[in-house]
Amino acid sequence: MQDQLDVLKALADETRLRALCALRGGELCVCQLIALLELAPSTVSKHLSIMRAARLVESRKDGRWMYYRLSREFRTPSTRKLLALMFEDFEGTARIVEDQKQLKAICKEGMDSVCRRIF
Amino acid sequence: MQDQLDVLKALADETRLRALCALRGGELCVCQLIALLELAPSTVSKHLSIMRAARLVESRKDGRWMYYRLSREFRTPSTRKLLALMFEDFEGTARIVEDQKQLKAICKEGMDSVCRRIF
DNA sequence: GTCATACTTCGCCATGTAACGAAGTATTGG
DNA sequence: CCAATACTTCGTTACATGGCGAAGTATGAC
Repeated sequence: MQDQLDVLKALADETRLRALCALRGGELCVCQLIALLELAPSTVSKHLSIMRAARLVESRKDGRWMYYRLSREFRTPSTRKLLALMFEDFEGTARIVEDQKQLKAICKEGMDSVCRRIF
Repeated sequence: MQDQLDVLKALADETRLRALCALRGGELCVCQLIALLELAPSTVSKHLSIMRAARLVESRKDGRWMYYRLSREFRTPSTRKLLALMFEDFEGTARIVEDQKQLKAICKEGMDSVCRRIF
């Protein structure tokens, strides 16, 4: 029960939902998520660790960069369906649409430039 | 977006999940939920008001008794699917099975007796 | 090795949330 | 009417959570 509860708690936060929606398009570097969410690096890192603890996301390190993506394997089989429902629900909300636009610009900018901006 | 977030926040609490699962079997009086959850009346009332605000449950008053049940009409169409998934997930967890057993006893006991016990 | 970069962890503060008991409200019984 | 019942709301307290900046860690560039 605690596992499922951890998933629900991880989902019950706007910032984390925005991050999850952003990851739908594929893996992102932490610096890109920081730029998108416009929060302190430490804050974003904390949110990501909460989602990783709930197995909603997984990370891989590539040199200096840490990439996060949606998990391929969830802790409970229904979690995939749960996320699918949520994405369906949030698709088209003002905030997410705005984020998608922002994210496009951030990806175009290049990670070196993004990092210089935010750190 | 706030509406969906309210739903997720309402779901991200063990006590409220237990109450929701209990309501799957049909409407229940507040005193029965108090007896099941073993919390102060004011605490249970608060939880119910949070779920009602998220439109997960609805209530009807019948004399001195207030009955709560799962909503027939949710705020977003996906909420029904969301709940179905959650129920599927929690079905069979130790806590919920224990609750089902307890609830049976509480229903058998009769509401007058339950109320005398808890107030 | 040394410095810069890209995070993560730690410590703190402000706000939010779950718990309670006491007081308030609505309904029934006498 | 008045008392009892079945909640609900209010006020308080303890703990959880989200935010930040500072310090710590791991990697790459020189």
